[in-house]
Amino acid sequence: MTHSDVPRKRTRIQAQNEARIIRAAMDVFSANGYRGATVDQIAGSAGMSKANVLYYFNKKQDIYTAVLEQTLGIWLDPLDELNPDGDPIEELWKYALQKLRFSQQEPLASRLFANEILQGAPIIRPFLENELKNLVMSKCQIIQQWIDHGKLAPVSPLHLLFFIWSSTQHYADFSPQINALTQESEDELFADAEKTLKLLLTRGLKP
Amino acid sequence: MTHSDVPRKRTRIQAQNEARIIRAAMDVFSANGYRGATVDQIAGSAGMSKANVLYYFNKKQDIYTAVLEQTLGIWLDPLDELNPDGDPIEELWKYALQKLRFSQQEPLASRLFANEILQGAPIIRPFLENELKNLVMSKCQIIQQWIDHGKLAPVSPLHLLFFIWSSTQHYADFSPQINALTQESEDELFADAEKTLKLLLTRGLKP
DNA sequence: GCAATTGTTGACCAGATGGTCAAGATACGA
DNA sequence: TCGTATCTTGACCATCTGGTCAACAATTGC
Repeated sequence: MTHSDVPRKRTRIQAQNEARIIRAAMDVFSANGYRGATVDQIAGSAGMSKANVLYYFNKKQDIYTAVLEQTLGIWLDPLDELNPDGDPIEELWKYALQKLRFSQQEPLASRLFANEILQGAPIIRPFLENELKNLVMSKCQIIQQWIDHGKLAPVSPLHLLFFIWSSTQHYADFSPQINALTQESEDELFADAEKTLKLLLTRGLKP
Repeated sequence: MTHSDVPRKRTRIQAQNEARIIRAAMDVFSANGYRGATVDQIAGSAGMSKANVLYYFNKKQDIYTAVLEQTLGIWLDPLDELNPDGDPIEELWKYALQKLRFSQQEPLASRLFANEILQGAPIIRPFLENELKNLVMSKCQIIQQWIDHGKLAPVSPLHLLFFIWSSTQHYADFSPQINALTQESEDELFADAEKTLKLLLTRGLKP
């Protein structure tokens, strides 16, 4: 340590390996939950030794936190786009459709969240109580105004969001059950889901 | 072993302790998932020694299976009551309401299932593929007939069931998230959920 | 009352798992 | 090229956890 003890800059190898570990950890955590995942599995899936994984992330929980944080943004972004000046039903359907697409394209992220919340949200509780809550409250005001202006059926805005979240995430989180009950291909499945959800939402929300 | 080696009958103590263990195991498994639960926790929660728990259930997995099996029936019963001769929307709403009530009154059972399915449904897959699938298929036919007779909006029956399941179970499975986003009392919460869900379903399904 | 069966548990074992460490391999700046 | 900082890993350790067992307690049928 000749010139400084400022935080040393991130090596290319560092960035590369941390990304590899996080990608592998997403697979393992989303499939097995926090307790069910082992550092050895993550290392194997990332193609390196357990000791090396723990060289980049000191503790197992640090890996878990990193994986969660990396996907938190994806949660907020689509909701943030809800446009108060657009057509209410169109805006809400656009949001629901985005969530449904997300369930199809990123099922691992959805299952990671589901696992975390089922275990009581020990890590992301602050996120839920702050960032998410603030965003949700502001968006609920928009929805409430739509209702007050007679542009939307008089639903509870918060529970409307719950309905959108649950019915879309269901396709990622409960896929084993869904696959046991249908022979549709994945594309057909999501096409039918989209059609039915659109019908329920657009008709149900009409003022 | 003097007279027989037929299966000896269940003692009163046996039945009593097995029930106590299953009740405790429901708490522990639903809160921590299969891997996250320990036999010691279950024993502690049941007020007996780990060795004694394993005297009644030879393996940890046997406890888990017993807990699951005991609650499988609850899954089928309400759906089975769907009456083809009743008013379609009324029948479907009655079913949804029953599921919502179940989420409020038996959240542990709901979370137990969610955990099991998130882990790939290793134990209850046969149940999903047989009992549940048969019942669902027969009920989907009823719904399809309602649609064919113009008594219901043209939704996909299977996906309609998915929506009912997801939006009601959500209140049990994601309660940490829900509690982070609202200050409502539990009763208010479920009253609002009921109102919003009823509005969306009854309006959305009108032909 | 008294065997025989059933119930109960502390002590113990084996394997899994998170985490450490020292020692060697590799990359990188001067 | 050389020296330093970074990277990598096998070996190891402590703890946790599912499961066993022998010994003792309680119950029950006769």
